[in-house]
Amino acid sequence: MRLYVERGYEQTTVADIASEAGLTARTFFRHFADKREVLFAGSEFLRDAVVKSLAGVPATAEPMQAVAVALDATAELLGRDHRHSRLRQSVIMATAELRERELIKMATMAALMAEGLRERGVPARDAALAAESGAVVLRVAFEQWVEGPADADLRAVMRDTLARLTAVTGAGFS
Amino acid sequence: MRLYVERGYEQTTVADIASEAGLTARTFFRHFADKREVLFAGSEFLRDAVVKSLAGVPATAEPMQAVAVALDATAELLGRDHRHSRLRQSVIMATAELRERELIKMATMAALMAEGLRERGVPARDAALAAESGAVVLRVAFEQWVEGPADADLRAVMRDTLARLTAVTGAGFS
DNA sequence: GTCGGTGATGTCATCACGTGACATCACTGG
DNA sequence: CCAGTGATGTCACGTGATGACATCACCGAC
Repeated sequence: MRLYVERGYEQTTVADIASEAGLTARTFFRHFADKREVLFAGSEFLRDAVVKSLAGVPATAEPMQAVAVALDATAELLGRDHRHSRLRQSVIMATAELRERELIKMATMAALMAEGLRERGVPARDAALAAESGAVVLRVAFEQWVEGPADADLRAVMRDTLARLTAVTGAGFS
Repeated sequence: MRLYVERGYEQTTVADIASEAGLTARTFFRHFADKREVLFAGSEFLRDAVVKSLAGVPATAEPMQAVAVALDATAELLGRDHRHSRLRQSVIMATAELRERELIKMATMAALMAEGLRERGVPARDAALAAESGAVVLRVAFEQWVEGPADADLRAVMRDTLARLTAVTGAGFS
């Protein structure tokens, strides 16, 4: 992370990182699948939290309500370290390669949410739409939170954003 | 495309592609930024169409209405060659690397739509939400269309999907 | 018709990413 | 104390990607 911030992601070689840690490049690749992954390790926790929180919602709830609960859970985890989040976000946004990885992680989370919803009896397309919408809210809210003051509450931002999504997608379709 | 289908994306080297075309790898990289890009060349047309169609919508329309128009325009272009779309989609979905690229192309389109909306006076967050929701509809609808019969109309699928999105995101938030 | 520029291509060298195979060494349970 | 296990190193290699320079065909100006 320090190296990525100092010289930029592309200017940092794996050999740099490894030797900074007193290791060899080969060892780096034993711990991280590729050069990008080092910034995304730990996202399994997030995915687990989403899946688990989704499983805890009563099956009678509307799909989007279930997604809202899952979003609350992710906000809980994601909203802990504002400083770190901001730094990480700035590195990721500066590099297309990293944005790609970020997007596919999001998509993976969305796919998991959709699967969770389908298991609860939600039709496939509705499940996909609800889950992807959840991912949209997560992205937009997180971005706003990261740019804002350090003491803001990510969960509150999420809830606001979700409300706005409902308003925006509803407007003109009554 | 043929090589990607025959042996898979990762098993196809740039040298393979180039020599198949009677050229060298160096020349390949003069035409395509990287090995993936060969599958995504031409997406500028799509982006242009979105931007242009968005510009044509009266400024009084609701943001999501404007997005709907843009979706119609993309469906027009995207829905022309079902066979090709299906083949391309199967290659992309089979490889994480290609899915990543696909996602960032989508995200770029969404960012353009959001910018277009902001220029029309839509607040930044609403613009982002509407545009990203549009991208969600596009993805979900396209997937469904690609898997379905060859004579289905992508525009119709899009409109259905958009309606479902409104229903799903609205349910439980009245 | 030739000259000179321009664009597309080839050749060569070079890096960085990523992986397989094998060796080494520290630690740990029996 | 020994055998096994896991983390690391070393080496070799294929592939993706880029810079520098050469070549060649084509085309307009004179």
